[in-house]
Amino acid sequence: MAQRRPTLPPALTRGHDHHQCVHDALVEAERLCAGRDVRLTELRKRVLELIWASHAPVGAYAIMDLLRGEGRNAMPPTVYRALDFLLEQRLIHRIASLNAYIGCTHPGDRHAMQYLICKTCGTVAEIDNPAIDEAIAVTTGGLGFAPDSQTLEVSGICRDCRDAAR
Amino acid sequence: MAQRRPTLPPALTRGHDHHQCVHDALVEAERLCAGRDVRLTELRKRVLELIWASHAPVGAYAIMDLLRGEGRNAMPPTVYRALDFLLEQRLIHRIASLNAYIGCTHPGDRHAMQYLICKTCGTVAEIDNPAIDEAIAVTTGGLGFAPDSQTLEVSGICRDCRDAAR
DNA sequence: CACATATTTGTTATATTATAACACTGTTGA
DNA sequence: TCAACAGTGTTATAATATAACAAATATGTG
Repeated sequence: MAQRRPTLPPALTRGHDHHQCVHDALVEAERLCAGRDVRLTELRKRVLELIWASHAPVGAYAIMDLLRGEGRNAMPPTVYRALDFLLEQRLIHRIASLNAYIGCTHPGDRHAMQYLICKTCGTVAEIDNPAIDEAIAVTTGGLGFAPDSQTLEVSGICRDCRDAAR
Repeated sequence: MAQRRPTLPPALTRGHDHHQCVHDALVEAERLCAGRDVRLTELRKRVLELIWASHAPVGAYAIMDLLRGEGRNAMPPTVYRALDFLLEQRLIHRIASLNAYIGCTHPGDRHAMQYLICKTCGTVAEIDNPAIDEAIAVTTGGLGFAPDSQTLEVSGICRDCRDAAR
C-alpha cells in the first residue's frame, strides 16, 4: 500500500485558481457518479457547485437562500436531499461542530474526515495525515471497537490569521 | 512529563459501581469548582448528576424533561446555561455529531476530546491516547495552525455489541 | 446588619437546523 | 405505452439553541 503524503489543504494554498478548482471538483464528481451509476442531477450539481464556490463551510439554509436567489423555489427538503446524496457519494462532508457542509478534496478514496477550522477567518482545511488514522486504529483495535466513520475537527487560528494579527 | 496511559473507558468497564462513579464525579466537580472559585449551584450540580447518571450522551431537551419530572419548571435557557457553565469548567463535553452532552472522565487536566461512539447501544467511551494528539500536533505545527480545541468522534460498534451479534 | 453590586435563575419569544408525509414530475426500461 | 421507480415540490412540524429582559439570590463592604 502506497504511503499517502499529507496533502496541502486548498484553503491554505494562497493564490490558487478558485474558478478552476471548482470546475475540477465538478468534473471529478461527474466522473465518480457516472462510474457508480448514480445521477448527479442539475440540482445536486448546482448544490455541489455552490458549496465548492465558497471554499468555506456552508449551512443548509445558506444554500437554500442561494438557490432562491437564482429563481429556484427551494424548500428545506430540497436542499437536505441534495446534501444527503452528496454526503452518501462522499462528494461533500458535514462538519458537525459547525452544522455546515464543505466539498471533499479527494472524493475518490474513502477516508476519514480531518479538518482544521480557523475561528478567525472561517476557512476550513481538510487534512489527510495517515499517522492520525493509525493512532486511532491502535486504540480502537485494542478496545475491540470497530470504527466505520469518524470526524476530527480541530478549531484554532490558521497561519494567515496569526500573521495578520502581528 | 509523565506519559499518560490510555485510560480504559468507563462505558467499556463492565460491572462498575455506577452509583459510586456518579458520586465520585460530583465530588471531583465540587473540588474543582471550589479551587477555581466558581459556583457549582444546586441546578448546575443536578444537571451534571443527570448527565453522569445516564453514562451515555444526553440531549439538552432530555435533561429539561428530567428536571421537569422532578417538579422544576425548566425552560431551555435554564438548561443551556447550566450546560454552558459545565462546558466552560470542562466538567462535561459536547458531542457535536450527536448534539448531546456527556460527563468528562478526567476533568482536572485540560485535554482533547476523543470519543468512541457505539451506533448499536449508544454508549460513548472517552479515550485518551497521547499518540493521537501528537500526530495532530505534527500536522498543525507543519501548517502553522494554532489549535485551541478539538473533537474526535469515532462512530462504530463496540466490543460488547459485536460479541452480542454473534 | 443593611445595602449596593454582581451573579444566577426565571420567563417569553424566537432563531436555526433538520425531518416527516404525501403529491407531483420526469426518467427508464419492458 | 405504460408501469415502476427515482427525483423533486410542498406543507407542516420536530429538534436544537439563543436573545432579551425580569426576578430572585448570593456576595462583599461599610
